[in-house]
Amino acid sequence: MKHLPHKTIERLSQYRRALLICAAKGKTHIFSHEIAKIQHITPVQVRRDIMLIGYTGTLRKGYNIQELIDLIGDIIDTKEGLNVAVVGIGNLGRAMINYFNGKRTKLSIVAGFDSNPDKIDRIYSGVKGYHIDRLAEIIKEENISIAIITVPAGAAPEIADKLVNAGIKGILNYTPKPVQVPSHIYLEEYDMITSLEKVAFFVKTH
Amino acid sequence: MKHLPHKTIERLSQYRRALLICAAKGKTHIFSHEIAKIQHITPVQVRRDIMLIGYTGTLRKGYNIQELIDLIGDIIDTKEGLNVAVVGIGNLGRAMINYFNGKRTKLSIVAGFDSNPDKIDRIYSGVKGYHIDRLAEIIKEENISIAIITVPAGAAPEIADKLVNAGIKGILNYTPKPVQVPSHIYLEEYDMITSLEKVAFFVKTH
DNA sequence: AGCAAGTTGTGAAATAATTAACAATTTTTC
DNA sequence: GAAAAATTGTTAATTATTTCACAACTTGCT
Ligand SMILES: NC(=O)c1ccc[n+]([C@@H]2O[C@H](COP(=O)([O-])OP(=O)(O)OC[C@H]3O[C@@H](n4cnc5c(N)ncnc54)[C@H](O)[C@@H]3O)[C@@H](O)[C@H]2O)c1
Ligand SMILES: NC(=O)c1ccc[n+]([C@@H]2O[C@H](COP(=O)([O-])OP(=O)(O)OC[C@H]3O[C@@H](n4cnc5c(N)ncnc54)[C@H](O)[C@@H]3O)[C@@H](O)[C@H]2O)c1
Repeated sequence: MKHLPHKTIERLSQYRRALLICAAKGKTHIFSHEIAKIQHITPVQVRRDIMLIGYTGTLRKGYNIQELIDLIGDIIDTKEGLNVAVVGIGNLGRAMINYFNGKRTKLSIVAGFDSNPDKIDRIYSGVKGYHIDRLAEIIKEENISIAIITVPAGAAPEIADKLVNAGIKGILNYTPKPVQVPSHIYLEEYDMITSLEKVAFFVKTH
Repeated sequence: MKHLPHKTIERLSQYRRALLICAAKGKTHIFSHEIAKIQHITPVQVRRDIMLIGYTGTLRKGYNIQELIDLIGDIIDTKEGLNVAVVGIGNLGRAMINYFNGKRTKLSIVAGFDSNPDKIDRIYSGVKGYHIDRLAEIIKEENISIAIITVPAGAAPEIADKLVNAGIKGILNYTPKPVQVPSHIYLEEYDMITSLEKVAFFVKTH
């Protein structure tokens, strides 16, 4: 398979989530326009994404839901799964650990880190809290490749550095403060305020 | 001003956040490549965005930080500000209310809603919790135009319907369940798992 | 003053993402 | 069993976004 557009990767993840729900309801096939409706996009886009991953449906029957789920899994999951850490066991960090818990995917949150002694050596929804000083140690020990940063914004750059030194491969930064990492590390940043301001802008102009 | 690209709107919000920090440090001017470094983008892109909003910097001095902050405000803020509600006062909802509190922007969270009686008539970081049955009433009363959905995924579609009926203008859905709304309502959906899976994909393939 | 270095602003080119259009085929209907 | 309706797969066209390339100008330096 060639190169998949970033946007396609995002949508595949979303398709899979929707497909899992359909599968759970006992549905076996789905049409491109049904997926499109759920995701607020056009049927052509769905078909194109599916074409890009080399799957083909059946004319007038649609796509086999389970096959598509499995194929998307082959593309975006790793076989053995990846381990994830949450750095900053505050409101957001705990909310995320809790949210993840029970979702069976190939991604598992296996550790939390915090600098506050009160937060460590406790279990949060099945995930143990460690002191931030043990970051490198635990990352190696638990084979963690992705970290989610949920410390206060001011601490984010320092935490990013520590993660880089500890050999992390990907970072998801939920802090409003952008961090700098070497280019071989995949970095994704998200801040709610940007999303809210965007909604506000379109509310204003529409 | 013509039509601003969606991506530009997002970046303007981010620029402003970075600029506010710079201003707080006493900096008065900034170069395109400095902004670019912070945001992990190219200087040309910064200059182009700024060009699109009709601002011009000074050759070899860069952009006046305060002027740029104000201009971005003119574009993405409304004069009187907009009121926001959080629906679902759980872990994520409370984390968000708490996060917002104290950030002085033109967006204020003015109400929370929940179906659990234990959650209502309490104050969360300055925001009052109301019973979900009072949604329409309070939305009108408090002139709320944007809602953030943080209820359990299963309840999201029903909540979206209620919001639409109550006359909301924009919705930010943090639930993994996509909701359907009429096209005149601006809808933005975000799910952390998609972001994480995207990071995982790029970690895997790089 | 004259030159070098730095920086903005922008038209044009390139790249990325979406949409249109339609042939090919299957199923349903009568 | 012929016609109509539905649906996929894909090329081509379109639209959106980013990057290139460079002219224009400012500042600092000698
Ligand atoms: N709460 C939200 O909804 C929300 C939304 C978007 C972004 N954010 C951002 O996420 C971050 C966390 O938000 P929160 O509401 O969970 O804050 P919080 O204060 O509840 O949690 C922060 C946690 O990080 C820990 N911490 C502080 N310094 C640390 C360090 N150097 N190393 C390790 N741990 C450290 C603290 O002990 C605390 O447990 C903030 O940057 C916030 O801006 C929050
Ligand atoms: N926690 C996270 O980090 C995170 C991240 C991404 C998405 N999400 C999603 O956000 C949502 C909330 O997550 P959470 O961790 O806060 O869950 P939560 O269970 O802590 O909170 C949900 C809240 O919604 C209330 N509620 C339930 N039904 C309601 C209804 N019909 N009307 C009004 N209120 C109702 C509950 O009483 C509860 O207070 C979930 O859909 C979750 O998938 C959470």
